[in-house]
Amino acid sequence: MTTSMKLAKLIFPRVVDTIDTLEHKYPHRVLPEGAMVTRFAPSPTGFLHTGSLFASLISWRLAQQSKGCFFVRLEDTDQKREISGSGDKVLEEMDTFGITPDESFVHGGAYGPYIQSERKPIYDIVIKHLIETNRAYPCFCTHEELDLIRKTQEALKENTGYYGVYAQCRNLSHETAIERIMAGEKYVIRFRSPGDPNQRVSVTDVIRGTIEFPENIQDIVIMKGDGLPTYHFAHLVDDHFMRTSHVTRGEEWMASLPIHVQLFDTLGWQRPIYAHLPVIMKLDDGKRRKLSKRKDEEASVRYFLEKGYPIEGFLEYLMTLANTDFEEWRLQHLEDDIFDFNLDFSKMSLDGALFDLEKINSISKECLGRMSAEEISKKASLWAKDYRPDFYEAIQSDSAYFTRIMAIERGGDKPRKDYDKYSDIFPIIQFMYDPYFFEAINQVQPFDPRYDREKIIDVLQAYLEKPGLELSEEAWFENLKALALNHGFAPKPKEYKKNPDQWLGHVGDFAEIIRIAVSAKKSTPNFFHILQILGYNRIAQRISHTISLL
RNA sequence: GGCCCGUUGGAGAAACGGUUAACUCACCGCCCUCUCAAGGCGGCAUUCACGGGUUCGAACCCCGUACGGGCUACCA
Repeated sequence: MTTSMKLAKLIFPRVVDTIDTLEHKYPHRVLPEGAMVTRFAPSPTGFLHTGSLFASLISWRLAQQSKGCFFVRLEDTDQKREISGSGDKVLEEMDTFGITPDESFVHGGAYGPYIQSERKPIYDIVIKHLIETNRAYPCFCTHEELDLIRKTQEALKENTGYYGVYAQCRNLSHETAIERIMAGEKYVIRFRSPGDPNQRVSVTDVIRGTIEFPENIQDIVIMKGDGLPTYHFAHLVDDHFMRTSHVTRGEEWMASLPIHVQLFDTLGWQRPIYAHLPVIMKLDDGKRRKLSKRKDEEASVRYFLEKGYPIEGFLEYLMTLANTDFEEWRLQHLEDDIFDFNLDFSKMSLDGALFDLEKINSISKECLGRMSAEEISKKASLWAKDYRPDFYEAIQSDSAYFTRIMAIERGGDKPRKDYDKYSDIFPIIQFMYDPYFFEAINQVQPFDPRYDREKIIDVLQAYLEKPGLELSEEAWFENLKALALNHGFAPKPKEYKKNPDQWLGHVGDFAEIIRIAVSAKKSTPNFFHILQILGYNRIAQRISHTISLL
């Protein structure tokens, strides 16, 4: 037995399996030609980040489009930062957006476990092999020693890190290492980098093309003091044995590419195809910066859920960021499912897109405008159930009534577009519910001061005598104009503008008096429909109540 | 500091060596209009961060500079 084998055995006394066992246990996936195996690998540090939703949407779609496989793996190797339960929460939130993995730590799958902390036996096998073959070694440097190394490097203006002459433990003999471990010294395992500082590696990224880097010369830590792997090493092992074909991740990982390809190459494993996605940015004080979970509420997907953005609209916005030609396609295919569009790496933008709330609003508005009355009623109700109990209660009191309200000028080529999000609905239509109307009208009657009490009553009573609810919308309006004329209001605003002195106002002013009396608001959706839905009795009731307040 | 990546109007962007530099959002103007929400029409980059070069011809190719971003942990 060689000394390196003795060392490996000392560190991993119970590991008997070999890399070959793993290769057999996790065979290549049998999938159709061109199928992509993608993944989303969140760390359980909180709620789903908007950027993560973006990345997972892309990965999920890519796998689906190609009849491949999309899985979610929990990267929980940093116990210090872990927030318990957040892994499940992330999966739940993805699920509300319809992004469902084929395999995950809750869905299961043949390439598990899908939680890194449970994969330690797998990492151990690979690390043991690396030590046996002298490509990894224990390092006994303490944090203080490492700190000192960094400081001297900084003082000397050299690159920081564990490499070359600074890699003190690299040349420790196996015997010494064995002795120090037996003596109970703490250690980590480092990868012995074969890199040459004068050589360059090229790596292909499907979005950015070929990138050249100096070779990695750092002896990076692959196993931490707590026995868990670092990200770099877990990426190597997991994406190899989980048979990931395309690694889609944020562009912040690009700089570690030299490390990752070195790892894959020295193990003789095929490199995955890399796709580094642009990071979503935000404009702050004139400067662009990454959306920050701590500072920006919109960095959390929850924010949009709470605000009541339609799921479909939010995904559609993300799709416009994902592929630059999506928007044009959408214009041609308004009725189609947004996922009939084929995502393509070549159409992904290279620099981080600014997150544009205005645009999300606009897309969401179009999206809500396109829904049928039944659909928007149902979805608004589901939203309200979670976030606006008073609204929910109002809807539930008579859901057919709510649907009638939502149906106003809906459908057809040019539907009304009153709402960006579900939370906009209630403020606009709550006057349709009696308790809200009476409360509002009791507080203030915003009538135009040009008209005195008598005039207002006069107008309201005149309308009550001839409401025209049974007429067509056109005829109803003709009736309104006639009433207006009888009371000294010009039937057309233009006529009033020509001779303002001849009139008390115009038909719009006349209608406003009725509108306020019936809704406590100066603006409503299509007034004719509103009146029809309220019905004569409630209109009369509201008007007489309003008069009693004057 | 070093190493990478990026830079077309306020925002997302098209263009693939030859176009009046698409389109969407925002903004502005006009029109339509009983309020509102819409809708219609038009405007908004004499120029593609800047400087040089290659070419008959450059937003597109090359070099340099500036600016922005990322990484530079026993975090991911």
